[in-house]
Amino acid sequence: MKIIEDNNRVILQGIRDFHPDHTFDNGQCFRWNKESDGSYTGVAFGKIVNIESANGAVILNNVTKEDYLAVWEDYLDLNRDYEAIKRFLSENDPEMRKAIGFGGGMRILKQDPWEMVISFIISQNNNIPRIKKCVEGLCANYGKQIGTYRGKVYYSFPTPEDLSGLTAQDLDICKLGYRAKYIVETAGMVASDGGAALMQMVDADPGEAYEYLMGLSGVGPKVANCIMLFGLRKYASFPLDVWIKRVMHEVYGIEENNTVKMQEYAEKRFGSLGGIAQQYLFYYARETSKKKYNEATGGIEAC
DNA sequence: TTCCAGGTAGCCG
DNA sequence: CGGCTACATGGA
Repeated sequence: MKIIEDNNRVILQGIRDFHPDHTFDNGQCFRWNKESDGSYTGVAFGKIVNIESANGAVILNNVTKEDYLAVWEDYLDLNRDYEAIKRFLSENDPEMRKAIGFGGGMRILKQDPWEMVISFIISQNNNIPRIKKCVEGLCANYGKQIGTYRGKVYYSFPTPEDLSGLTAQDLDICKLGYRAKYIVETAGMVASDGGAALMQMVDADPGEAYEYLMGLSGVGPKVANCIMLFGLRKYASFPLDVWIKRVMHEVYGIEENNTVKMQEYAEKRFGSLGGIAQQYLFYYARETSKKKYNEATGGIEAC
């Protein structure tokens, strides 16, 4: 891969196993939005970035080479060998092969642990478009304005301290529903030591991280696994949401709602790559469901 | 109107 | 422990 710097943008030539659609529209992040030209604009580390795919290259707009090397290369997980991962996961597994054929440009983003805690508390019993609205509401009301891009104002994600002093009523404007109480309580717990305990979980072993997360208000097994996978770099984590439960039942023949057997199967079959396998399956299940829906209703998105 | 969405807390046996 | 249900909100 060749890295070219050009006027506040970075061009990655010959990059493999990366596509913005597969990475930013697969339910792992809630602050990356598709522009009318097909590129994605998002906020991370308090910075606004736009990423597009063009002629086999990937272009990061509003980024210096210095920032790319210091921040974005790692955030986008571009140093991991996804080709080898895909080969391993596809062996003797036709469904996984299809899923990877469909969304093989997915990378697991290395996101901020705190942002993942709050985002996935919001995700419970909720759908992705509305989760994004809730998260954006939190940022617009309690984050800091960090700049504008293409005429739009962007905000940072509020810190634990920003949210810990609030009441659930203060959050009414964000339309979080019954989750507002969990967020205020969890913000208080995390802010009590300045977020130190949560940040330590990046280096803790998965069992310890899981126990810590399960102690936070509004965090159960599914949310804890998402935080571990997307925020704490625990790649064996295998979040079981309604979509993946469906796949585990219909494709791998495991009894409906037998989460213990589903976790055991994932551990045995996917091992340390469980989270990545899960994400290929999640994207495939959700996108093919969308497509079926569009075909049935004559929706234009099926094109 | 009812069902569904990247589920969890609280309660009951 | 395991099973059941209320929970805010908005789109289909």
